[in-house]
Amino acid sequence: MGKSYKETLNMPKTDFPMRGNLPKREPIFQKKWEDKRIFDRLKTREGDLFILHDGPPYSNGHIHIGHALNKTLKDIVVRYKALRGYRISFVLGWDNHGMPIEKEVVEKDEEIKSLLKTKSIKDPEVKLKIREKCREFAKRWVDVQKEEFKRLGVLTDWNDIYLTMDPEIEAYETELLAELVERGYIYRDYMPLPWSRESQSALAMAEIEYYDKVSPSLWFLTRCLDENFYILVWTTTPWTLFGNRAFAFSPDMDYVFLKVEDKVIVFGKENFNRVKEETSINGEMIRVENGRYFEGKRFQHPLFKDLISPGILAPFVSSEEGSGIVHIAPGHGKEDYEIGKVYSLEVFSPVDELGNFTEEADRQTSYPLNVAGKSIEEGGERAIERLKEQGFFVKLGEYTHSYPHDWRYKKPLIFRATGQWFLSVDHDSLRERALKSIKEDVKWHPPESINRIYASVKERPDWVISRQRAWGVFIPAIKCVSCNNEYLEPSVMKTLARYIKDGDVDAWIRLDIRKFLPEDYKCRKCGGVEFEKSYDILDVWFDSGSTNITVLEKRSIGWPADVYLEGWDQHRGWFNASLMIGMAHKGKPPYKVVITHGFVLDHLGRAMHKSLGNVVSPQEIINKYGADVLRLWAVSSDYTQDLRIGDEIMARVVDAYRKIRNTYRYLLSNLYDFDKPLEYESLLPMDKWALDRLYDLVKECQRFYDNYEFDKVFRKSYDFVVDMSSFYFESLKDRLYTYSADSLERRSAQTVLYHILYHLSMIFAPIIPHTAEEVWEHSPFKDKSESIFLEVWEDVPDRFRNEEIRGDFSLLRSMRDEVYPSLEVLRREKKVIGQNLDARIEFKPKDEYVDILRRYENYLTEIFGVSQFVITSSPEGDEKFSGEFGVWAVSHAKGKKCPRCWIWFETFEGEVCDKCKRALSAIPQS
RNA sequence: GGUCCCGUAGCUCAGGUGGUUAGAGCGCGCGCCUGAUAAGCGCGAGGUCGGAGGUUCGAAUCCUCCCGGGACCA
Repeated sequence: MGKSYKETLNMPKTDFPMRGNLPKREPIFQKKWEDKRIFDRLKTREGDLFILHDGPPYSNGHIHIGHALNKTLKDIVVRYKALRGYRISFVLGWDNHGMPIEKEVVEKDEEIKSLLKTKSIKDPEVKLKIREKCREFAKRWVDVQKEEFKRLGVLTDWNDIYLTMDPEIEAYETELLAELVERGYIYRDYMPLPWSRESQSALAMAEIEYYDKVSPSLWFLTRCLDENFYILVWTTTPWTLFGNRAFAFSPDMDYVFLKVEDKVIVFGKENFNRVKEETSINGEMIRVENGRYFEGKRFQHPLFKDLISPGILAPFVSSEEGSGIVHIAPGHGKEDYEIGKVYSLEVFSPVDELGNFTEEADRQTSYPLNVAGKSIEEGGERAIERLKEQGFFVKLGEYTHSYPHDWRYKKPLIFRATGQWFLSVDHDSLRERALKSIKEDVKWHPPESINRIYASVKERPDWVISRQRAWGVFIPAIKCVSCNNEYLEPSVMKTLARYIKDGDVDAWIRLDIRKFLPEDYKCRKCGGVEFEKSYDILDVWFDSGSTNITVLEKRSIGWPADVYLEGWDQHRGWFNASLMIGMAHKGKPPYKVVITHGFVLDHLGRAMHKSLGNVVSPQEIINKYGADVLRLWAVSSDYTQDLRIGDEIMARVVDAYRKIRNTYRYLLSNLYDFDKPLEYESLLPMDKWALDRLYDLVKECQRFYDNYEFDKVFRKSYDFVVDMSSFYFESLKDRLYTYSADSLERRSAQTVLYHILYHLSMIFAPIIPHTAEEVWEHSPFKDKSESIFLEVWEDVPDRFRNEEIRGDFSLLRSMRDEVYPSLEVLRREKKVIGQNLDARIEFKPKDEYVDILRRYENYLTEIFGVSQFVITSSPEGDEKFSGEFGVWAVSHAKGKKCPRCWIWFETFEGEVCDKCKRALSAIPQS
């Protein structure tokens, strides 16, 4: 019976599918953006320029979830700025040089492996081959990652990218280095660095991992030459005794003189108990002196009686371990080196690349131990023997401690001094200026992150920019054959840059050195005329740290960037390196805003490790749910903290996506016959209320976007969607479906849906761009662009604000919330109603609420979602209730039910209610 | 080992300067609807606020220690 009326209703209609089928369909939109060159148009349009400078990922594998998070956040920023009308620069980059790729190639490439059977890895010819292979390797992964980023939905010009191995960039980088040389930032020094015997190379911080190691624990004595006492010293590296140049005392500690049999032995007073326990040394305390007492005293070298090691003071000497007296070998330790500089100690490091002693180890003394050519282990044993011979040996034990290891070979490192190139962080007040700029010229998001960058700049040592490897940008130093002086000659560097720019990236290896030298060139030091090339390469942090120059400046994009956005580990990495180079070259930071995000952890909050089996790959998620769902995940929590991901978390995100998608579907399906919004003044009160909510939402979300608080955009918008769905959209159904198509009631509602659709599309477009584009294609907006991303988000009109209605509805909805549970009694216990439209409410408001109910009397059934709502002084019904707003009774609605709109009326003439009669008569007969 | 950050219902999060029975959305359970339908609506149950001390009349909110997790550094 009632079925026949369904045909007369304005039922929702749309082609926008309920299920997104994102894994399959997203690539269609990605192709559309590419085909229609959307980004090119954003890049070249009129508008203020917004530069997001992309931090380059390393091109040696598939992207992981952290990359996905990073690029998603960047894409959200870019798309939002695009919607706000900016001209966009967003050039994707890749970091290509460096150890991991070189190592992979050297170990796996057959051609290189066979080459290495006959030739040294230092042979220029081998270097050439390695570089060629590395370049191919890097290129391959750039292409892979590019596709993976595309699939994420990143909007950019895929033909306009930067690679740190681009010849042009390598050339500019070489020029930049030359400039820094000219300005005095670069110097060469001999310093101990963590050295891997296995890879025969110094290692960068990033190549070091710490593991527990069992080291010898050696206690020994040596003799003071100025007074009659011995000092007790502790070391875990006996082999470094060959490089001993001093003994350090703490200026803040007291030292005891202990009479032990025929000797007086000195060590830290606070160390007393532990020393006694570990070495069994005990005796009568005869004297105490502060550490300063020993500064300048002369001590016998522990191994060689013809050498003298002075007493010095060092702040790092502590009572926590050892004897309170530290053996100092400036060639074998960082702290030793630094304090050695203060006391002008020799940086002595008689160990070769393989970890064997050189002849210098023996040559320094008339009493050599003949360790030249022997390993450091063997040397260590000889040293202990010598201590015993001299009566200096006290005790040898074992000591387990966290110790640096080669991250690839997992073998302990040694400290060995080598010649390296440095960038002086304090030259020309660089550090000072950088610190000032961190505070004054850059905005950090979240604000606390300023502490990280500040500390990392404040504490960073001079930058070791050289690496003894093949795959990288050369530091084209020249070495005078006659005086052995190695130095950087800017004209040589600039000449090399020209060759590279012309495409010969290996010119430094391939060409004879005379090609780079001016005619009649003479050594700056000795006037020699014969030179050799040096093949050190630059630290990869110099590559990526200089992209603000080699890309932003040299490609005339603009400088500085508006935004850098990376994980918070980059405070010590890219943010730091970029800042140093930017400050040195341009005198200003290369960024205005720096945004940092946390790391992605598993559902239990643990870091992802292959060994734990808890690695979640972005490809997996995209194939299962789609990129939009992954992107929604990225904004579903606060990215400034670490983010978790897991099955349940994704299930919640999928739920949210469906709700959002269905909301779009509801909006679209009720706008199939609508494209002319009504004037605000003619709208119904509830519709004005909805616009006020929308106004608030849009303003808030734009503010959140401007502050890069995407999780708040998501949360607020999602709350809005949920609220609209359960209250507003629900109560709108009657007006939309049953009133005549062109009635004010229906058009008023559609006007609001139209505005909501527009702004909700804009709000979610940066986050779920594929869905937003799909919605846009189905939307009824006039003169719309062919892509939502070519639109400029129109402001929400101020007239949508309506505080009076907002206040009224807040009250009315509280009443509704109070009354609703009583309908449940009718439904569940009494079973007299099914849907709320079967119900009748008789309500006696408290005095202060009479007025508002009267004012909205005509809309109360709609607001309360029932057929009958009566304001009365004596409520009658099946069940009576009372609450904050008054007393009321609920019962089944009276009269008869209109078979068309299902609303109960106490009376109406004919088959359907009056409203439906009007609606039916408005339908043209066919 | 050092420094910094995090720890509120199953999940994601709110809870200015300490003050009534700790909130939201989702999920879950139950019910309704079948004219948004692999949708929509309603109701309900879930928390020793990581743990232990302490300050206070009173602490999820302040202090100390511990546990778990994360980052950076050595």
